[in-house]
Amino acid sequence: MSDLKPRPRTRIQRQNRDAILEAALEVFSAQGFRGATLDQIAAAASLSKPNVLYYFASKEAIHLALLGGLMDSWLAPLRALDPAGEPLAEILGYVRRKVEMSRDFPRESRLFANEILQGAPRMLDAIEGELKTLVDEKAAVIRAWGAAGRIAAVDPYHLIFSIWALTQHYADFDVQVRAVLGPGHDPFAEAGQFIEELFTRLLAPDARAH
Amino acid sequence: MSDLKPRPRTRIQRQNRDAILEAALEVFSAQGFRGATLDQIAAAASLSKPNVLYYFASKEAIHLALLGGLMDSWLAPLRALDPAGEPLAEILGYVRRKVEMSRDFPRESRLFANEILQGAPRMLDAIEGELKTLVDEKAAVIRAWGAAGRIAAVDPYHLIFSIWALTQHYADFDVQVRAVLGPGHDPFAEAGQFIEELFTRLLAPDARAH
DNA sequence: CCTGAGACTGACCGTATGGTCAAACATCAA
DNA sequence: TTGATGTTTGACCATACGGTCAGTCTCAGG
Repeated sequence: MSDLKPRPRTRIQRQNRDAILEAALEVFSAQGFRGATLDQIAAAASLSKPNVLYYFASKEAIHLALLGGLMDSWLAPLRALDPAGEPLAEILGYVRRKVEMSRDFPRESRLFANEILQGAPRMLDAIEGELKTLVDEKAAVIRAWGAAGRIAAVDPYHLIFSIWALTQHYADFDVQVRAVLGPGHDPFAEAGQFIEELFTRLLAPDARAH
Repeated sequence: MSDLKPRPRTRIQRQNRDAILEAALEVFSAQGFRGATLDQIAAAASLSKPNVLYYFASKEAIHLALLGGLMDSWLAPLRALDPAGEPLAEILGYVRRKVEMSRDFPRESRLFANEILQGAPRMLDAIEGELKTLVDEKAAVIRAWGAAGRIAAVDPYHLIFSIWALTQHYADFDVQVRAVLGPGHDPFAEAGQFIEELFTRLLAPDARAH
């Protein structure tokens, strides 16, 4: 039952697979799937093109390997939202984790964005399955918090969407943000503060829903 | 001095140019620049490939024609924000216009998103010029409103970014939003309500900045 | 009905790109 | 040293794609 997914065995295999995935992340996230070429990936990984294809069956296989690893780490911050915790602190904690992910893994965010933009041809299953399930679960928790008056009663789905939108925007539209702000700014630090304040005011339990 | 930009003269030229741009918008927004092919565009426009190239010098020229027309219509909603108006109403009006744009022109939004994701290679000038200028101008207006206590004093740049992020998210990540919500929803209608409420609570002048 | 500018097309070209393969090379246990 | 296994590569292939061109067709104005 072990070794179902045959892991790379030798040291060289592990090294080269990692180098290829790292290079592919760089290239795919910047150029999109069709925009990226095997030559670019090979060059970025300091390998020859045939050698890249020795480790991965095809360009598509590399892309799938990246996307496969992505969904889990993407869901982790939401998964960590604790139904037993203090509502506002839990949601703000989620926000902070998402801001940190955008800051620390912008390439992954852009890879994801590229995929969804093209209609998620290789991720729809994961989105309709894993992701929807988790969101449904956490949305129920947030709704209960609202019903209990512990936070303002807002639509939990759109609350989650808005957290995604705001945090990922700073990774995906990085060039635009920096171009508009000009030099001398730390977009992610400012964004973190702004977004936390935004949700604090939105969710303050004394705010009455109409 | 007239006719600097030679407009299409004949009826056929106007028709076919429009058909090509419409088809190209469809294809570019769904596939990105490199993902799109002239054959796809030609097929979508019901023209032969050489005929498409009879109207536009190259694939790039079609793309540029689309992007060129885009920036103006993209800035219009912000441009309409009136410094002499009632602050909260002005900002909520801007929000509503952006939501409507996402709802009515999702392909344009995705075309824009694709471009920025790839580092805005063909739009950086417009972003650092036109767009930054306009944002600087309106940010000053909003900052003045905050300083005067007519709305909460929040960072105007990140306020604008957050409006962009929230509204465009529903166009750009449409498939994800619909997949998570499931059937029986009108994402844009719900988003409009949610986002307006969010900014209303954020900007309520009685909310004290710390 | 002519005619010429405008509109259109099939056939073609050069290059880029994903992928293959046979052979060479490296590594290491026996 | 040797053989076996794992690794690497240059040369090559088929296709897709952006773009060209010579020539044909269309149609509005005279």
